[in-house]
Amino acid sequence: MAGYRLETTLKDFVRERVVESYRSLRGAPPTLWFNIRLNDNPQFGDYSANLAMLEAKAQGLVPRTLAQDIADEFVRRAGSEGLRAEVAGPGFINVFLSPERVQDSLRALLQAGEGYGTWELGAGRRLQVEFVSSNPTGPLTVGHGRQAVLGDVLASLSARLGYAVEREYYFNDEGRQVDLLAESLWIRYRELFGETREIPEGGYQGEYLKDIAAAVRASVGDGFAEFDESARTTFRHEAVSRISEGIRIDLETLGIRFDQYFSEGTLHRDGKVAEALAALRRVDAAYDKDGAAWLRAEHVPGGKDSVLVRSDGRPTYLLVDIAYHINKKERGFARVIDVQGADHVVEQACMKAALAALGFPPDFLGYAVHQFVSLKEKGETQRMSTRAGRFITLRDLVAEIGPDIVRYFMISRKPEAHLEFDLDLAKSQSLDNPATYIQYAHTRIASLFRKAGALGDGLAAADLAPLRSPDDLALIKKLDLFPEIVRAAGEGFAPHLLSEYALDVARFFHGYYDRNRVLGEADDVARARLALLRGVQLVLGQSLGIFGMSAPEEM
RNA sequence: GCGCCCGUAGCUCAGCGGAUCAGAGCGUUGGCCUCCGGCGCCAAAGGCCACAGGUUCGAAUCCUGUCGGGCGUACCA
Repeated sequence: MAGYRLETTLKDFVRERVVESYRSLRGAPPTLWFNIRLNDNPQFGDYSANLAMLEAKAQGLVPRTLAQDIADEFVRRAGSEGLRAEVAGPGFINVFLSPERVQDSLRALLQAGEGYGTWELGAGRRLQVEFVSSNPTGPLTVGHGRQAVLGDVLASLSARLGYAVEREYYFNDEGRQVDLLAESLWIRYRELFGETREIPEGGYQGEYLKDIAAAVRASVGDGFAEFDESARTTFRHEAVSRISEGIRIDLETLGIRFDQYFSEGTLHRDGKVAEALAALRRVDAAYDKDGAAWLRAEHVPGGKDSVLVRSDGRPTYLLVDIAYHINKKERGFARVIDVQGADHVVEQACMKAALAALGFPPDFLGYAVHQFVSLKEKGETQRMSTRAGRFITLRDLVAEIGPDIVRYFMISRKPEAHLEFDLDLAKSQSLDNPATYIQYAHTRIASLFRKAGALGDGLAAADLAPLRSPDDLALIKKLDLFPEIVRAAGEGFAPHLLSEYALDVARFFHGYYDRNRVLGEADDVARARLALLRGVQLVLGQSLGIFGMSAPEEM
């Protein structure tokens, strides 16, 4: 699949021409990055550039004069192609494109097909997205759901940028937490025999262990009267494997599949943890104090010297995690994205400090950090707490409103903002629901094509000349934004940019479709409009695909 | 106390490498069905962009401070 080339988007076409004009005028390229904006208001042309105002300030020139000079040069060079430029306001260069040039963008889109909005920035290098990574101690909550969808969508976006992407789930299947889990499960098991015991400090209180206990009894029988070594081993295995399987199913129902489940235990068994510490000591990033080994991270913003090995000799989570990241590098990943909750920011700074000390490239590891989720129902907001047993499982939520809607809501807010999940809106099947609204636009177009029959074939070669109304051209210019939105969403870990965009395209489509008749018009007009709507369908379909939502032909 | 994130329309939120953006969805009010799926469209009302200073010809956007909310600040993971 050929990558869609940057130069063919209209905005970049305009940028290039403006830069050329500036260079020819000033004898040097612009010194600053400037904005090209797509205008809603046709009075200001199709696109506006703020180049003159920025450069004038930097170089002590008069903005409007510089803008006029650039605009004149622009017209001199490109006027024969039907391009115009005007100066307005404090020094904007407003560019007007010919309908033919705008139509070119649609033609390129149709020819690129599903390759529209793909890039080759990653050049096929391997990129890993690690997410969820919840330890198998309980069911996934709605909070995990946000991370799951965010990670999955970032993986899809990274693939669009040209990386060879792998999704990985990191989990701990041994150690103290798992022992506590095993013991908690065993206590629930003993309750089935009428015994009453206290769940230990730091143990797991959740109801879900009662259900598992019953299943375990059916499978291992009635032995294990004491929590001895044999019981520990058995219950540890039962707890981890049953809960892991539950998690896997939960993710599956959301349409998420991992390429790799990575066990923390292997790092210990293979001596990788000790190696990591040795490596840190070699570069003087670790030191000893109070009988423990510490990481130097005070110099990093938000960082803090932290314990790597406790005074009793056990490594901390941080050291193991550092070993894990060394392992990622050794496995050949060029880049790694870790999706994490906002409660991990200090650890993230420490990790960055450690990897920097070990000589990793600064862009090797990127953190996609997200805030938490609260649920709103019937106007009331509830905060969830796993500890207090007050949470809604991801499974229940998906069962109630379906994976598509859950996915849309989870990525429609910027990750670093708190997400208030509006259950009533999510449950609504009608136009109120933005997810449904976008899918419906796709469906309407699919329906139109069913009706159009052969008229809708071979549209990549259609004559687009009839598309010259402001309505036609505005829609094409919106579709033209898709590649850059994909790029910004992927590079900035910001899927919400794409969901906003898709909603905007869907909204514009519905209005356009109301104002413009397609079938029944003269064949050349109908063909041209079908071509345009094919473009809309493609962009919406690709967007929904990136979100992991279905793009239905019928609803 | 310190660190990070967030304060924009009644509600949920975009915009934040400055100007030609005060925006969307929901909610409210009022219109549009001999018409390709009305699960649609159009319009109105509604905001001192938390507050106070500063930088700038120009600030929702950058800087400083204050006030609110969240999360951290473990030899937990």
